[in-house]
Amino acid sequence: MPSAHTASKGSATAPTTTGADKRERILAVAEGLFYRNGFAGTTMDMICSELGVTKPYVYYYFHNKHEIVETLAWRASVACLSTMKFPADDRRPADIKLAEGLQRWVAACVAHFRSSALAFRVTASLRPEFRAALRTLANDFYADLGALMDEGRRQGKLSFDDTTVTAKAMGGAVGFMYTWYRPEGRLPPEEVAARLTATLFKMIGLRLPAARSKQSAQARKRAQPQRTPS
Amino acid sequence: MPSAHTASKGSATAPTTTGADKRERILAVAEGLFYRNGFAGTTMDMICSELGVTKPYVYYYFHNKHEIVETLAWRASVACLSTMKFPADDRRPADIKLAEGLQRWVAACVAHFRSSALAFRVTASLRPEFRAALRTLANDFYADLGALMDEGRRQGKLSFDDTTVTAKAMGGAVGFMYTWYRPEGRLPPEEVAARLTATLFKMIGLRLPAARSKQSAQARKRAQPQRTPS
DNA sequence: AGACTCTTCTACCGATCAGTATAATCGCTT
DNA sequence: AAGCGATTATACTGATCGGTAGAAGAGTCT
Repeated sequence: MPSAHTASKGSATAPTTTGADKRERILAVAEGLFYRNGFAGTTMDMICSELGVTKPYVYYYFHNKHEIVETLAWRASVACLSTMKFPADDRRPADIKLAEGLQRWVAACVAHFRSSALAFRVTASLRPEFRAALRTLANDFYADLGALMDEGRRQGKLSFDDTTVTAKAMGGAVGFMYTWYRPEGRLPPEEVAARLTATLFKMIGLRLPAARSKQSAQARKRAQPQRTPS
Repeated sequence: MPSAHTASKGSATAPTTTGADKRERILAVAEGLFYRNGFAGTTMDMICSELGVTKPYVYYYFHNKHEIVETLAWRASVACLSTMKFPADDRRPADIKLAEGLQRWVAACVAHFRSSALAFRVTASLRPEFRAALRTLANDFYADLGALMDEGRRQGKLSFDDTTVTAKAMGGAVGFMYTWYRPEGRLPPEEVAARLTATLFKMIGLRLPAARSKQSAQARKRAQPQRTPS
């Protein structure tokens, strides 16, 4: 048990109401359990016993079980689904941006593979308002993605048939990673990301010579504390 | 309430132990509810009230809640994951077979979109033995798929990089359909299937002139009663 | 030291829900 | 015209699990 029990203030993280590091530990344990057992399949007692504490401990840091999933799902979803956003003054051609966005997307999903699928897997267990917020996030993402795809195609840089179906197919290719990706698998994470990205490029006829060599390293974001909505 | 309560024998379906049509009605209702609310989010009372019956009715036809999901998941999984099998004496080239297999696969997943994802979504709620059986099914499928892909590539008919990653990406593209496909959506089912199939073709560099015109109609299987394992 | 606050525990409640014991009913055969 | 097997309902149980009341530690400030 590391101390660092400086209460309330003091950490480098956002000024949350209480000790942020303990919250994080709870989240980390819960993430693993939710990933392995699903939301309904994970009891608060499981979380507690894996943490070596009792329920009031957890309930001191979280209002209820839902707040835990929602925090996890929100973080991962934001990380994965904001990768297709570019500054308004970014004047690079669509295919270049798209290539970068896809790389970031895949990298984020690899990094958050345990929670990135939470949004799909436990939909039924989430509060309707929260579901709606996730939907908005996803809709925006697909809107951005589709726009870049269309623009790139208009400029003759890309080739694919149906924008929506192709975009959803890519979403599936990436989103399903949680079913097969294992950090300790035969390929290192960056390599999985690179190969999956290459597959995505192929789906839209994107040809980019130097795309594989340089894996954007700063895409590994350090999960800045995101507030869950409502 | 339609009569046709000819007991035990008499229906055109397989000789199950009891009235097969009532079983089917239960399954149909349960499928919709599981799809909308998930397994844990669906109570037996929900199923009963939507059927307009009481619990002993349902428990007369099914031993327990798990038997219902497992029946649904098994049917859909078998339908979707046996599409890459070909008779041993089928001597056609790999790319032709693969094209046919992919078409069948997508068609099956469209037809069973409500239950096809059950295998992924509710994993934690399934009996371990049943999970193992599903895993075997999936492993076999990916083995067949990968073999055809490799062979096609060896013959210069296909082009892709990593077999496994590409195969999994295709699996995701198809398996994620349940998150976005709606039967009453803008495109008719066959059209969705055709466009998704085209995307899959693209992922492996499969070029097949007449691929889009003829949608294998017999792929709509009438869900012959499959026994669940163990 | 003693009061005050933040943190954690022991021990419990209340609700939900899968599943069942038991009996009523219904259609058919004799 | 009663009896029999198959089916369906009423009314309950037992267990699980999210969540809580209330108090006991433990650090801190004066």
